[in-house]
Amino acid sequence: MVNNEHSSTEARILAAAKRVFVKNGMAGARMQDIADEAGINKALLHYYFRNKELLFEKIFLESAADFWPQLTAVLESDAPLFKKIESFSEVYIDKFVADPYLPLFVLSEMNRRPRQFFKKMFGGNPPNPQKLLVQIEEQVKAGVIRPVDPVQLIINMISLTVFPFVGKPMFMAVMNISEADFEKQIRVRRKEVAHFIIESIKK
Amino acid sequence: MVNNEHSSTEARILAAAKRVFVKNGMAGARMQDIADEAGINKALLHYYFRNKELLFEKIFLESAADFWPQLTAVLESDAPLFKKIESFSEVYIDKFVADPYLPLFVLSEMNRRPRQFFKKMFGGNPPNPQKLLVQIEEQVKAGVIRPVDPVQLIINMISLTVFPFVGKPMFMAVMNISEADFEKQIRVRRKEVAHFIIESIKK
DNA sequence: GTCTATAACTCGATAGAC
DNA sequence: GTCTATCGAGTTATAGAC
Repeated sequence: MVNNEHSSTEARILAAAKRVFVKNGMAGARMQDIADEAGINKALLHYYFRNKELLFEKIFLESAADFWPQLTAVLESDAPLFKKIESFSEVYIDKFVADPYLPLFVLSEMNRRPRQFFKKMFGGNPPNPQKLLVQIEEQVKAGVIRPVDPVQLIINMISLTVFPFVGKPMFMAVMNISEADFEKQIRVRRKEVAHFIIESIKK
Repeated sequence: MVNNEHSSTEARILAAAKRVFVKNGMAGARMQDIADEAGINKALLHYYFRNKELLFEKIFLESAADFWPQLTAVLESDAPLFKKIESFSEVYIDKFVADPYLPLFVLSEMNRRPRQFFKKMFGGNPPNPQKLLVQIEEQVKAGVIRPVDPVQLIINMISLTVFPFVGKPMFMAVMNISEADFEKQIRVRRKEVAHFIIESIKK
């Protein structure tokens, strides 16, 4: 029911703005496009959201808001390391399957204005991987996994889950695979990423 | 000598344009910014490069041009698989250490207009991983590495090498590391990425 | 709340002097 | 080759009727 002509005007604007911003970025998006996409006129956009900047922020924060609590839950959980690596990649991949354009959108804004990004997104309180870092060190000491730099391992975990979404056109072109095949590959990755990591670090 | 006030005007424009485009993307960059960055005025920009689009293309193609031959050389070489994985990650990381903002720039443009991107960048002739794909399959059959999907393995190789550059602000904020520490991590990765991959797939 | 019309502004591009 | 000045298209934002 959300996001069709029966939704409230405000909800339709937000849905339309999300599509347009996420496709074109802040600078590339035009208010006219958003209005057309929502089936209304520009004036009404300004009636609901004073200006483009405020609308952008709203979309931006909303798109990611539901993700951070999930990620934090994984990072803070008491699950054993291998299980945690599985949950980690599944949470990421599930989010981006639902919002495939979000990663590039976030990366672009984060790189353009890192300060403002982190302030607006987290208010100085980003997800904290401390517990996971310690857990990795412990498992190295306990001899369960080979000696690895915990920071490098976390960078690897994030890279393997996020990058395929931003590199999609490259993978499709270079490996000559269709959209459907790519989505199949992503579904496989949901489980296989953790397997790939664990195979690398287990003793 | 390149890129200071003693360089030729044309060279200074190109260097300035690169910085501005790469930071803000095509849509976000303004000719005024480029002129300021180059220490000249807008009119002169148009004197050297007829318009923004042509200037953008010039930067775009030039930035990546030296990379593809190197990558192709690795992909087509007769080196054994493990050696090839090492060369692969080293070629990527060396390029992006030299041009740290290039990955996000390329990913943004590639996602916004995939067709035009590949046409302009390669003229329909992108780097071909076929030989590497076959090589991976052979090593699986030969029992040198565990059974892996060759496509997934290549996605992993690229993800692990490229993503840290686009995720840099996130890693710095979340792991609470400085710019200098991040660069140290990247230098470590140059060797460790291949090690991480090989540990995962070797029997 | 929603619309039409238009003001105000940004930015790429050009004219023309030096 | 380089500059100042300005035009004109495209966009954000507002005024005001309904």
